[in-house]
Amino acid sequence: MPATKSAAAAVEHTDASVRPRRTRGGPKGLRITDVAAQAGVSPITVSRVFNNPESVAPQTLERVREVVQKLGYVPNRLAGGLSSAHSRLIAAIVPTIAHSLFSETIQVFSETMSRAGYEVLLALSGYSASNEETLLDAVLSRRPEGVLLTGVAHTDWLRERLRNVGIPVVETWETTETPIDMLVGFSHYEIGAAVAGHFLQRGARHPALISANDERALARRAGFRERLARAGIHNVAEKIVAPPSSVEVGKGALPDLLSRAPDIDAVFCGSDLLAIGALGAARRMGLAVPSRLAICGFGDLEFSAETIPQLTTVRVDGTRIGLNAARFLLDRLNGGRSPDERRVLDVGFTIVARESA
Amino acid sequence: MPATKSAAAAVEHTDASVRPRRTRGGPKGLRITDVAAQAGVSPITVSRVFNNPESVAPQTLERVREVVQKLGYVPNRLAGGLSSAHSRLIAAIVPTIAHSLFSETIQVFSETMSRAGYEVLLALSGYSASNEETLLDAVLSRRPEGVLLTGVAHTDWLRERLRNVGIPVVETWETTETPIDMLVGFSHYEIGAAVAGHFLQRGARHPALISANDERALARRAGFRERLARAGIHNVAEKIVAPPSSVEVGKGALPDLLSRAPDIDAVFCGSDLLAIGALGAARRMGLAVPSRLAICGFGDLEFSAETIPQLTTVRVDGTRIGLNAARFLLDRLNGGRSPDERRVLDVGFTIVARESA
DNA sequence: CTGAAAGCGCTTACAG
DNA sequence: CTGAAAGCGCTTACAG
Repeated sequence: MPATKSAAAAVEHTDASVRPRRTRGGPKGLRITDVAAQAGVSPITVSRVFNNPESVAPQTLERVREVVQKLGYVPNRLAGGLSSAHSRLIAAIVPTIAHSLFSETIQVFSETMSRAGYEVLLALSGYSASNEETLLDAVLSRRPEGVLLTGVAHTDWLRERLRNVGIPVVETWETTETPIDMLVGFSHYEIGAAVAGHFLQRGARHPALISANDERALARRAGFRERLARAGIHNVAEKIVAPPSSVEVGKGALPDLLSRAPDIDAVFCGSDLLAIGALGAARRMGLAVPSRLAICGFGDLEFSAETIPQLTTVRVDGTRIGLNAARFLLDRLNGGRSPDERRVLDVGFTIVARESA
Repeated sequence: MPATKSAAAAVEHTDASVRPRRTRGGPKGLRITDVAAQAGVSPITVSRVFNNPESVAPQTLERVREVVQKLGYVPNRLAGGLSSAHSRLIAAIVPTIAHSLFSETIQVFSETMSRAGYEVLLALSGYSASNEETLLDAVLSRRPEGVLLTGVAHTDWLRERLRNVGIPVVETWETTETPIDMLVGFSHYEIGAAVAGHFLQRGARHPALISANDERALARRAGFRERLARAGIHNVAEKIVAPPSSVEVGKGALPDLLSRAPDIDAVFCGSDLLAIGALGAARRMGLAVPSRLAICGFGDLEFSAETIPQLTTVRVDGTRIGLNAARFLLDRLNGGRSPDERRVLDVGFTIVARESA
């Protein structure tokens, strides 16, 4: 009976004659049989202690748990998952978590899934669709039981593959009429339109745009331009920048915009970082913000609205997205909801502007 | 020969007579044998196409890849990992990724590991040691090949368990004389001392502290206080707050501090969020920053130094930590470095203060 | 360059 | 409440 890991190693050596050409795990690693032997029960009972403790007699339970404790046994979920077809793994595919509101979503999502006994496999796709496809396969090879996706702009290939796998999927941070499965998000188009409306209401005549060229930013751009078009404004100066956006990029974009369109009086930036950069550039150029030039960001990285009263921003509750995405998945995983029930939640947004702005 | 997933399901049914009491995976899921049959090779060859393509004849390689493509086969890494004892999984245990510089570290770490063929299992521990222990076991059950840890303040239990498992470990964001294995970080104590030095040099006579009570913040506090003590300042007003820190918490902390110690002329805050909140409170109370009250944060969330020139902050390169942590692990995993080679990297820090401050 | 046999460490589906 | 047998889908270590 192995009482320690080194003793277990000795057992392995003894067994070597029985298993001719394999010492694969090597001397490392306790197995369920080590615990079973030590506790005087079968491996099945040990398995039940972990996965279905109510079905085990109290004394047995306690004895097994003592042995587990003593040996420091940690079940191998690769084996468990393979055998049970339940990996207890959830995949989250996100463009980036650095300097981004997605980090809030992933934070809450991960905490919630973790509490429910799942682990989160994090896949960062950048902003490339091909990357997302590669990552999806890497991630599917772990046989996750659910997937969180960022955005709704996925290739047909990806949508098809995900549908074939048949696991619950939540798309987040965006809306669409045709979700792959479930959805928790808000309309970027409506945000763009709302910011345009806000600018118009403030009396802006020449609104402009600094936007990244990712799908969501471009949806905001569309809403922005179309709302302005309805107001008769068709010439909207714009600067499209490549992600990731940063303060530096924003700082460079504004002068460029102004050189081409000196009379702009409002700028909608694709992110708060861009807006902060634009604000810095405006200061340097002696343009009063917001009186001469209104600047609106996107994201409200908590301190933006708080600390930079000149800026307007759009607040989105990333936390609420993460929480509800987790709930949607868990409801499905726990069998409480049918796969045919397509759930969609629009969490909305808020434009945050100081009175003075 | 199954040519589609539904065809594969039919094969499962046919096999049902051979495998009496099991239909576990159910009709889902292509197996390596499906690909092998279709391509007219053995499963071993298919396995090689994925794991060791150079050892396969070019035509065979192509034929198998075509079938893989056509069927949409994705290998099952639960099975692969179990069989090979290589999970290709790396665990990252971090207190939080929301509003935090850790997100930068995880971003770069994850990208780097992903490029090397590993996936990252993300575990968010909050700031509790017991939570960290629970998470470690959850994570170890996946048999990761390496672990990234935040900080060096772990329980003996955790350090012991990690050592027993024998996989490479990198501790990050801190230094210690006794790392579990490898380390990429910087000295929080030195930062505290350096900020104290900075305040003293500016002529501060009554520096104060607003700090969270997590290990790293307390180390900065120790350095801060001891440097001040060497300058003969022993009464340092302080406000200890519970994580997570936020602008709101900082805004509440400063008035509290001032009510107890009205003559303070400098405050070192545990994070930029706290500093921003303190700045807001100072403004509201009519205290000029930094002339009447200097405020220093920690973290430099990119825009802090950029957009709030009144604040001083401490810049730490989270990106560099993530990159080097990944490199350390990969060097070990690729066998290029011996487990006995204890690698430690101090990435240092920078105090960022405007001339005017 | 390719394959048959055995095994990785669990859990399922029964039976008792 | 407990256990013997079989199998989950791969890969290793040989042999050829």
